Amino acid sequence: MDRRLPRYQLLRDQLAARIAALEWRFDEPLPTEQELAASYGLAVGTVRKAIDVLEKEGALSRFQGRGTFIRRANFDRSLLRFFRFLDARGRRQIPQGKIQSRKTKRPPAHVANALGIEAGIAALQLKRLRLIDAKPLVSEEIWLPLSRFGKLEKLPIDDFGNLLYPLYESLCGQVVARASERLTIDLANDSDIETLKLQDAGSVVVIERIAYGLDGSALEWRISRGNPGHFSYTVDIR
Amino acid sequence: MDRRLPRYQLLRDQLAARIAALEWRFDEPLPTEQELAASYGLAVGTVRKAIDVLEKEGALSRFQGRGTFIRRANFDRSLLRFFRFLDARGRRQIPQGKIQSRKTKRPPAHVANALGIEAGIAALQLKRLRLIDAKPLVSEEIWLPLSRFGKLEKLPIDDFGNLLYPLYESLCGQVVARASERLTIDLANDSDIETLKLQDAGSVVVIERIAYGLDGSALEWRISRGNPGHFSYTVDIR
DNA sequence: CAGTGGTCTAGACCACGCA
DNA sequence: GCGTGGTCTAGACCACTGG
Repeated sequence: MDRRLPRYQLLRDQLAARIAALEWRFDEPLPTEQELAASYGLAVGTVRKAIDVLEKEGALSRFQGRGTFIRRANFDRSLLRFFRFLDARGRRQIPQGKIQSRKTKRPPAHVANALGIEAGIAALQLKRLRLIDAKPLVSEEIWLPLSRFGKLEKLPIDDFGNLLYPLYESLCGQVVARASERLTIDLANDSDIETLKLQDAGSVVVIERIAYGLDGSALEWRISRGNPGHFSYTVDIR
Repeated sequence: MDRRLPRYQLLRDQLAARIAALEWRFDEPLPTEQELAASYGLAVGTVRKAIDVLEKEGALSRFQGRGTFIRRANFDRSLLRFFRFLDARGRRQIPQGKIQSRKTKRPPAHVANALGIEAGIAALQLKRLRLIDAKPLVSEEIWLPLSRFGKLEKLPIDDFGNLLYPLYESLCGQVVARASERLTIDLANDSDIETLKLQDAGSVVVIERIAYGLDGSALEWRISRGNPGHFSYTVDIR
């Protein structure tokens, strides 16, 4: 099986394994292309092709003159790109995040399954409201495995801040590398209308997200229900 | 502008221009990488890089042993990927398309603008319903410039078939190469409720699309209003 | 079988970041 | 000035397609 694959693919796999093993921090460069070529016994061009693949996959970023680095995903905006988060002056901004409840309890079966934890094991549940200019836009329900995020059980609610993923990293050492989202439309229920201050009994946008770490394991399950009036999404297709 | 651009980029631009000029059909291969290298006075590796770019941009497809070809976009499913089009047996299928009206008249200003035609010039307007298992899912309003699509004015309504883009190509010689879509949510109006047979006075999914030809000019403007119950969209992000 | 694109090498020089 | 990644060359051989 391995023998048939091109060498740059084999190198890609080996580098991907070393990346998943957290061999390099975000701020330290990988070995030089020359060094990699020498240590793996390959030509530089072959090493470059392997790095090309990893760069296209989003795992690495290259900077001419500086080096090649683990890619730091910037989810600050990208994960909320389904909504127009414009403030009163029409500028894009990070919405305020307000934790509304924190509980330790058993997740529903489909959540436990998505997180890859055994049914019946407790997990951490957060409910959170996101606001722009003090107006609620999205309500979120978040589930986290206690094995990785136990420290969040005791953190004062006011210390959570507006962005969770930097907190996951600084407090729990968990880095979100990628995520998968599924978008649907649902009828607004009474809770939605009250929480999101919806005018009419219309619909809400529902986004179910699973976030994965550098090693590919599921870190977080999240469902968001948002005001459809602020929803806007653009795609180019070919 | 072309100050010291890399040669593979210059070659990419030249090839892109030749592609836009329809120099090659879908079924005939481009010149060999060797031939291109010789005729442009470049190394094969440089030519490969230029073709890599065009392939990643979706303009070309390479086939080992056969050659490099103009990419034939397959919009049959991709342009309706926002909806779950499952029939009674749970299988994916192309929805039925039913032309409901065809008129020649002046388009609204924003449509004329998007199509790049002068205000006040008439265009072709189609209204079309798309159904699965005879149940309406999406209603569409389509605008086409007469300069390119004049032949559609006289085509019998029953001859339009379920897919428009193959018709654009076979009848009018217009090939859709890419498109841009903007997705929003709107409250359902009376027309939506009647046309789409919606149960409640909820919302509809609105998709505004501009489709472009191989030469980059806008070919079609389209707005679709769909049943949100069948809406589902999945994205991977990093 | 001949011809295509795919992989790989071993160099060279260029553009950029940083000290 | 030095080291990084970026571009480019001129070959070689491999894997696949088609007649």
